[in-house]
Amino acid sequence: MGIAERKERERADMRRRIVDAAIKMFVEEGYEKVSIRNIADRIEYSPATIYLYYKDKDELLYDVQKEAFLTLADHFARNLTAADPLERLEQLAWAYVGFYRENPELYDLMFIIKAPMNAEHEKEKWENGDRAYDALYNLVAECVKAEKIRFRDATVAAMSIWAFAHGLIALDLRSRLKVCKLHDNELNVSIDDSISAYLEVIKC
Amino acid sequence: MGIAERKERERADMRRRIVDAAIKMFVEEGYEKVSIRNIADRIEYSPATIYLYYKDKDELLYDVQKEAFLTLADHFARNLTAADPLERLEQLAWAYVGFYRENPELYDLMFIIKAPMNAEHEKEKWENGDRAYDALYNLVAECVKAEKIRFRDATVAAMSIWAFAHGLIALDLRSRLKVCKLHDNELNVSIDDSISAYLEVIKC
DNA sequence: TTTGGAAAATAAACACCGTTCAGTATATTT
DNA sequence: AAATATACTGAACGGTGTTTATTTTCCAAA
Repeated sequence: MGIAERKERERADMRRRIVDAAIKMFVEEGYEKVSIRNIADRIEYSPATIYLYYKDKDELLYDVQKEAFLTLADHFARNLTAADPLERLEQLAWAYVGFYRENPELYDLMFIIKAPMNAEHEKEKWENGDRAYDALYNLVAECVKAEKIRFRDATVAAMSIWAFAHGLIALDLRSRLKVCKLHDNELNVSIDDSISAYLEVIKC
Repeated sequence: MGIAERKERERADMRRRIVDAAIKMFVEEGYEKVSIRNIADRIEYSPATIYLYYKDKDELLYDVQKEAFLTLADHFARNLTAADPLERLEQLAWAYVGFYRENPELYDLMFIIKAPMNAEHEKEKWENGDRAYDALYNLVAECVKAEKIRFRDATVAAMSIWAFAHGLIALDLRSRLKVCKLHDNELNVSIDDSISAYLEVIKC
């Protein structure tokens, strides 16, 4: 009886169609400007249909985040090539900011937007971010162990490094960095300079 | 002719009433859950009346931000007491995170929420944040000049330090830090540890 | 092959939202 | 007292996320 399987497949396909449309539209127009009705229009279904596949907008955003984290993981995989842990940590930092520059809207909905931390899955754990953090933590722990960076505790070190990169990006994304007195278009330069300076500062 | 003056005064009073109600409600229920209609209810006026005093919700939020920055300035004034610049920089860091802990919802609408960067005032400058940043910059510049911190460039240093503190706070506010493996309620401790560690790391 | 029932899709509605506008009530000037 | 300017509001517009009752489509047994 292959019908049940086909139904299941069709259900998965439909969720794919919805998520794909959502991602494209979020990236194109920004999360806040895209409504369930817009997404429904795009895939040529009624808005109510989306609710047969996702219980609410939060659950949909959760799946979109999942997709975005795959993109991030891929980005890391392509850029973390060095053998030396400190070198790899530097590559990680640059890859992180590079991902943001290529996908600012994705970064926003992964790390800054309030939703969907209300969603069922999110109450206690944060599976989507979990793996990415593990990669950072392990790398940082290696650096701490080898005394390559001026941190004693790996947890504190990982948290700090992430916070620093995230802070720069979050301020940039909300145009807060423009208060820093800069000529012309030095903003990107200064972000890069800040990261360079930070990496120098934390080195042993 | 005191009528014009009285009218002007009444207009200012009304704006105050609106802003005061807005702040209270934003703090109590969170910015996103408070509508113009709610605010109007609270001050016992019609929603349309608010639009006689503020052209849109963005402009209202701008005034709320202005108020929040006064609170922040006051918080700094009460905590930045040391004569030594490095010591004062440390006080600044702790005061910044202290302000966040006392007013998380205010912090959110000052630095994280997307609006009201669309508002007229915000196109080029960011007056509200400007002064606070100046205070940070001048202090950091002093530290750089006196070679108290391991940064060469004051702009990069100020940006970095702000980004670090903001990053920690922003991640905490979105519950992203819970991926860091911690027992029980070590989160606040770890944030404090991260700041302590950071301050140690940047010292000369 | 037709029919009955399950499954999928939808139209329409609900309760909100930010915002605008026509119209009313109040205050000021003439 | 009449005319005018000011302050305010009820109702509406076009949008939102979401739910419900209804219709359409599909599959299995008679």
